[in-house]
Amino acid sequence: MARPERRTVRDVRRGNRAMLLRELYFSGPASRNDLTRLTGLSAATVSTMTGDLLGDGIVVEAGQVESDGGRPRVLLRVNPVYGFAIGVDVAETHVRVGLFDLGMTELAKVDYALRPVRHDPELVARHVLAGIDVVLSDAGVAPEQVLGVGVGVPGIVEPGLDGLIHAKTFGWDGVPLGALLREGTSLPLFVDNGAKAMGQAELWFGSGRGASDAVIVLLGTGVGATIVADGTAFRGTSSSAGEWGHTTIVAGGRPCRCGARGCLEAYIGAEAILERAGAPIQSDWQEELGRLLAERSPVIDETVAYLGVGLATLVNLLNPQRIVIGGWVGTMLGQTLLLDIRRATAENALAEPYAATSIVLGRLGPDVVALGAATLVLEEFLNAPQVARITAAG
Amino acid sequence: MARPERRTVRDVRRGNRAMLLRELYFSGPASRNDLTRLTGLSAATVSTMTGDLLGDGIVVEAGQVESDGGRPRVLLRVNPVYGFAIGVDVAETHVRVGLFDLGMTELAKVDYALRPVRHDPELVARHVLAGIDVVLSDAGVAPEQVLGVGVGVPGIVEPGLDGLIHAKTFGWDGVPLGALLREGTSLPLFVDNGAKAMGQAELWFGSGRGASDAVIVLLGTGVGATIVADGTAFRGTSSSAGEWGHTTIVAGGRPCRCGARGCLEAYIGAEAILERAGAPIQSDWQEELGRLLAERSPVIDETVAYLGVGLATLVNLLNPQRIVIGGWVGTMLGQTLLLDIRRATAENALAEPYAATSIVLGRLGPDVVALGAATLVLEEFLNAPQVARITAAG
DNA sequence: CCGCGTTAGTTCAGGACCGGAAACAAGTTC
DNA sequence: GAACTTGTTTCCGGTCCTGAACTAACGCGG
Repeated sequence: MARPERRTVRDVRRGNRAMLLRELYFSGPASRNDLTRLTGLSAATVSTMTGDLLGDGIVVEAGQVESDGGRPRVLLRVNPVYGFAIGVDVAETHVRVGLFDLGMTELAKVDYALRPVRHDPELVARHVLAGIDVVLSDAGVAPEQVLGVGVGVPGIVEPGLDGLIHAKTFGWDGVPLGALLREGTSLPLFVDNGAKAMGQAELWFGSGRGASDAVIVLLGTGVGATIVADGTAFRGTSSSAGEWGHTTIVAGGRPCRCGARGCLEAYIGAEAILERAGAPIQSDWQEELGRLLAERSPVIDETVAYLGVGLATLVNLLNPQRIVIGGWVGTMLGQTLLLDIRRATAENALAEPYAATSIVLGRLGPDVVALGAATLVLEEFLNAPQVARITAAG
Repeated sequence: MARPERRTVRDVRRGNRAMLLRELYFSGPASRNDLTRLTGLSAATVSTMTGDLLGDGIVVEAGQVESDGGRPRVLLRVNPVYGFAIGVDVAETHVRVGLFDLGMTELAKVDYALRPVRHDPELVARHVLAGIDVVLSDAGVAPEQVLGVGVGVPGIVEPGLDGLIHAKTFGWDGVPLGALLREGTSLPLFVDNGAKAMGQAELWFGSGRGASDAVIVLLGTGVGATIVADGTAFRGTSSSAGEWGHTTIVAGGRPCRCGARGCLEAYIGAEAILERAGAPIQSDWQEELGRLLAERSPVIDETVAYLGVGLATLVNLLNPQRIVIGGWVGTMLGQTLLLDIRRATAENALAEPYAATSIVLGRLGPDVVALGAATLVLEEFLNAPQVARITAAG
């Protein structure tokens, strides 16, 4: 209602510059001429703007295109080594830190194992800070060249400077990871939920590319979703939107670790699947699920049916253009059973919205939280390159 | 991802003008000085802009405020009779047409009864067109003064010029109501789902005011929801987002008229409630529900429990700041049982998002579809006053 | 009743921006 | 090598917002 908050003529420049940069980033190398078409800006504007960007080193030339009777086009692209982004994946069993260039190529990474027992926030913070130093020196990148650090963590991240984290299953309740990290580094920080970071990766570089209304669902030990509205991750009022796993699909059904009953996660979470199949608790989950799939256990069919119910809820409620299925359970199920999943969804969804939705598999595999976290930095950079640069310095 | 699409310096003006107008509309009469604070614009800009708006007749003076030692403030407000909006409610049993000024005061209205049996699209269109003529002549308003006509209809409205409507229960499948109406009038048309129109009214003038992330749920014969993200109704990729009623809450449960099983509507839709209570089919539903409530039938408790499950899904998935309960069933239940509804929701929702959500009753009563439809026109007007004007002329 | 202080609102010059047109650049083709 | 074609840059005009100077309208104290 009180949404549009623009102000001065200067914002126009920033907006157009961001648009041009985005276009250049995603539509690969392009000539100035292409850019006028892609952005809708005049040739004059594109010229001055690319001039600036070239001067700043954000954009570089990338060869020429043979002409067919006229002056050849000079191709431009975003300079992948103009700056770098660090992505951090804080998970149950490890802390992983990766260094990426702007093309999201991983230049270096380092892992620290975590005891699943208790997760000392200060230990995690130390790992992250050490990891940052390690990847930077490994790749020979100076801290001043880093545009920011994205951190994907379990649980709900409160918006705000401290990056307060609530994650019951992780043993964290109100841990100010952001503040802890800020004590050890002056790099700009972007803390977000790991599943959302992953969704971000899938949205920008995976099967979600180009969709403006999409849902990226994550099926693993936990069950979550990233809701994309209008091309951006939807966060809700306290940044916890997308808690799809605790949607009730059987009122009064199986108890869930969240305390309620009949949650989706209590049926299609990895643990729930294996439990329903009567698998031994201490087994290797991934292997066990593979066995169930291979023998086409009835439990799998049930799981697909429940998944269809859950997906139908998303289809009806959000009417997305695309649903991307990710996470290790999702990948395993989807690889053999995508058609069945679609059918199960169709059975439970309304015809019109179902027809508008395509259900596809994620492309990036389950191990992309760090990439997704780094993508948060990239997003900021593309939205306001110079601003990010300044913050990075300060 | 490819979201920001601004272009020229002229957009700045339009955006600021819209912002100023919104502020003026919702923050009541205000002086130019107040507006500089409210909008963040400079006094100079506010001065020239209000000058324009006064010249166009969009804004008028509204008295002065006593000074306390300086020049007195001149109050300004949006001119409620600068233009008018027509709102139309096409429902099962009637077509209602209302004429509103910009203050959303109803100046005239007219009703046409519809046989619930079959709904001839051409008949509906004739009623709407006749209704427009009637309310205009009743109130003595010329067609040139009308900024647009909002139409709330049952079912899903496809985006596009024709306003294609799909509404199984209404007997419409691909009816181009927009096109039919355009044959009889050149006024700008805004066709949307009736529940969404109602949600719009509640969002702008009812309990939803000021919320940027909210869900307005509609409990009546059908069950639906308007999802508000970032202050605007979220539509999804084919405008059918918000189909909350066909969310599955009991996998394999009661059959629903949509064809699936265990939908929310199959438990808390008016018909379902009465059926579960064993009420005679031909009874007066409203009266019957009143009786059940008065005697505190166990069916009511069940209904509240199911409603809690459905609301919890919204809380978890969308993390709204506010949930507004509307519709005639919602109003009746909520008036006596709001606390129970809240409790039932808390039992099924995650703690963090639940804590961030306030669940409140709608303020506007069930009969505001026409107002909501007119609000669509108002929204357009506030976003781009002059453009709306031009379209109105053409 | 007349300055003076105070607050509200207006006018104007200045700087930033975009688009259109013309100019310039760098090829191909005949 | 002249004519043509296409890509890119330069320049000018118009729009926009802001800061500062300026005008307007009022209360108050003498």
